[in-house]
Amino acid sequence: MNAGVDGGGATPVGSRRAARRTQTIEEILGLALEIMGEAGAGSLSYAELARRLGVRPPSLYKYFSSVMAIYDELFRRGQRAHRDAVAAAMHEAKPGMDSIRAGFDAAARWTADQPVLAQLLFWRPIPGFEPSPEAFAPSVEMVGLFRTALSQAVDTGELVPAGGSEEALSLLSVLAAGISSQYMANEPGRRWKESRYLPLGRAALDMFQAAYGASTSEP
Amino acid sequence: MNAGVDGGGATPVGSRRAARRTQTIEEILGLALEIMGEAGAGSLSYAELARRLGVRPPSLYKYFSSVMAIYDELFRRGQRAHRDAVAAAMHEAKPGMDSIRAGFDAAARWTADQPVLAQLLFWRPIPGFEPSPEAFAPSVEMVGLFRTALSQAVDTGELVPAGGSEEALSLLSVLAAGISSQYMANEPGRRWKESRYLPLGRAALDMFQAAYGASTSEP
DNA sequence: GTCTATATTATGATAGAC
DNA sequence: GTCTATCATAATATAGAC
Repeated sequence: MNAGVDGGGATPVGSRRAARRTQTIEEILGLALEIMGEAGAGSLSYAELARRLGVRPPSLYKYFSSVMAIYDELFRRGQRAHRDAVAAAMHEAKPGMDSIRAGFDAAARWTADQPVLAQLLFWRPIPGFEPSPEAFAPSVEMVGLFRTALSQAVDTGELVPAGGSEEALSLLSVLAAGISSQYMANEPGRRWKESRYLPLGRAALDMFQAAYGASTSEP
Repeated sequence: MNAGVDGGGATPVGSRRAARRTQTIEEILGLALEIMGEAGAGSLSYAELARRLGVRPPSLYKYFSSVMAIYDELFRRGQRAHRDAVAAAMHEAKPGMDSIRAGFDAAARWTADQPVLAQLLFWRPIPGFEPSPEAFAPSVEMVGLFRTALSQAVDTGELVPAGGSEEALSLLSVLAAGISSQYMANEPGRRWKESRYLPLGRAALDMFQAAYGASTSEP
């Protein structure tokens, strides 16, 4: 599951050297994000990475077999973190529209908090990089969460039956992508709490509910 | 207005040498798009450009003062072309919602037809590149077109007064960005006529009208 | 695991001959 | 306007000593 050269999952019990290795890997990934944040997602290099880690470039090959392997690991972790953030928010809220709103908010907030990872996940800024198929699994799971929540919102009477359709689900994705995309393009660096896209995300869901909501009077 | 080294606007009357120069510039920009399409928007280089043009890299400096100047010119032209496509579609249609739908459609279609330029305009895939401020003017103009059309839709009674608000305008932008963004990320290369985002764009505007439309019964 | 040394390849940019 | 020659810099990656 892990990318590149690093040897497998959890630290073997009692192995200090493996712990140290894990620590170095974490440090490398952190520095990678730092570099990408400063000079653009596509500007990661072993040379700069080694410079900041205080080693020579060849040493990095002991941890990752190529620059692409680092991108892949960041992508994999990013997808998981994004899904976890959304899932946690949805789980805390009441099933149905509350859960959808919470998840929608959390997705946008995560994007704002992790602009570099968001760029890597949702745009495709690196020419040669194609994430491994398994790395997409969390994204699929997350769509499933929203599908379930929409279905629940229909069951509770918050939405008309059409709200449980795949089209409604797709429109929800479009709204989420639109909010994130506009934020990243127009207000990168702006704090999410002060961004105009925070209230606009709410307004977007109001629009969604105006279209699919069962509150007033639909046939 | 023109980027880089190329000397000013239209071809002076009767100057063959200027015409040839213009032709070369066009060829360079075309090849630049070709390269960016094949290897990613951020992978443009004088070396590859010269290779394809059949000259040596230093010769290119007679036409553009740097690689960034090429990006800037492409950005400038892209913004204009995008605005023109949208404006033409809106102008042909009946003022109000028809015009908005036509413009919305045209924007998405243009994005699908010009994926490389769209990436350059709407995402920021090139680390060091910051487009010149004047290059944004067409984008501002285009938002103005939609603002006017929304206002007309309110006047004709197609939309409730809130449909003329800046919030409604922003939501329209969010929808447009969402459609384009999802298309580019999930179905790059797919023909627009066969893309699932073509009908989804229509559905998005249906949702917009369900929220702001005055057809049924709003206070 | 880290280093030096090296191979290979690429880049942007400039000087100056023609 | 195009070229050769050149400078300066950077990149990924491997071999092999320690």
